[in-house]
Amino acid sequence: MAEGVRARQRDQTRATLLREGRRLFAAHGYAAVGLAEIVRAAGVTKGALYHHFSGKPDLFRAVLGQVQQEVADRVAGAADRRDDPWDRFTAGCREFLTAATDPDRQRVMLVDGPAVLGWTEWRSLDEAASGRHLAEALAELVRTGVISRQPVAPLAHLLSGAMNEAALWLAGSTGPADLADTWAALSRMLDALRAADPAGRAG
Amino acid sequence: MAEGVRARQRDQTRATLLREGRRLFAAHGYAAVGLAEIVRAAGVTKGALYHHFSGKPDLFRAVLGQVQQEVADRVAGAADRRDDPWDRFTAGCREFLTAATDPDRQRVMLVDGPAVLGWTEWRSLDEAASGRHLAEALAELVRTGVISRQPVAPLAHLLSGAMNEAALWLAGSTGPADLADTWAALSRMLDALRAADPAGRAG
DNA sequence: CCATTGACATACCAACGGTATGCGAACTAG
DNA sequence: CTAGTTCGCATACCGTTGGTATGTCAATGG
Repeated sequence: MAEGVRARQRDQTRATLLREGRRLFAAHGYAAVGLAEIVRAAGVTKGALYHHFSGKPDLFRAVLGQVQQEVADRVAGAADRRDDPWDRFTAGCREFLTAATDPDRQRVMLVDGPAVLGWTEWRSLDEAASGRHLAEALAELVRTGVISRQPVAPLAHLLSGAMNEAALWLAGSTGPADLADTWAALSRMLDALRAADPAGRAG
Repeated sequence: MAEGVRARQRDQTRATLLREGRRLFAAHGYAAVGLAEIVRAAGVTKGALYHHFSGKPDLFRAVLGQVQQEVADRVAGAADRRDDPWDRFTAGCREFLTAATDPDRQRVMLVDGPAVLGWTEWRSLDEAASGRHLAEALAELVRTGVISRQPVAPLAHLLSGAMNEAALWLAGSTGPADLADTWAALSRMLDALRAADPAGRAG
């Protein structure tokens, strides 16, 4: 990519728009940020913005995709550093908890995301990013008999929601032990998944 | 309340505004509904709306409070129908799951709520309504030694988030067994709370 | 019966997201 | 090298929106 003067300038303008849009959305929320403010921060005009994106929601969609990708990469990275399926699962959960607590991602990913794009599209995007790793990890745990045979979709949603809300709370909490306590509670929940498997440990 | 002609008219106007606002917010989402549409549906003008509420967010806040109160009442009602602390807890969770799945409450309470008012205020309002019952139920379970001694706040957030996300998913899901599967998975999670208590069963 | 207040209606405004058009520099065909 | 085309924006403009300032008239209370 970026062959020629024009293409390079184009990529840079788009990147600047994304960067400033993300910064402002994360800091003040989607509704409180006007397009005028974004293009002013980026040093361009609304013409440039509407040349790269179809509108304000589309810019937000691009920002959200970027944020989700970062989180997904960190989760996948943490998981791939382990071999045992159970370790991969728990390490991914733990990494998600810390990655989603980042205030630069929090608001865009967990608060404005569902409201701006609608819950359905937000869920679909989340599923395509980090949510996919969670479902796959659970599926493998079921397949290898580590946890009992059961539908993974409800489980994935329950765990995803739990971690999302926990991350939201942790970001604004003041207690220094809150992260440790939350992880302890979540860890007990996860452990219960395999502990409560009296029967079939065979694939 | 409602003594005198003027006071009665006032209450009725406010109630109509709340009813139509809630209907439209629930159906199309906060951002997609204009004040003009609301006051037209209510048969009044913007002057009336701004006489009763300080603005669009304030009207939404009133609608959210109403929705949260309904859910909290159903949760408390289901819990009060039992005696055993554990039964009260699980019955409340189950009732919340179905009450929050109602499409008339869903969007206002779980999607637009945090985005419009900010997560902090939303959490505070939720805590004052149904969230309080959850925290109290958990506290009692800890106090009576049914579940192990641990900080209840992280646990409450994890469970609250799990149920919120599950309700969101259930509202748009098509599978007839999804509700049963979700409750089964959540039920296992809850059971694990008391099962994973090897030591202190004394207060 | 009159002054006051409360519950609105009316008229208006700035700001917003979005669109239509203009324009010059970068590419491309000959 | 050059003419023509396209691309990447800038400029100017528009309808709608949330919000405000002011007017109005009936209910209230003394």
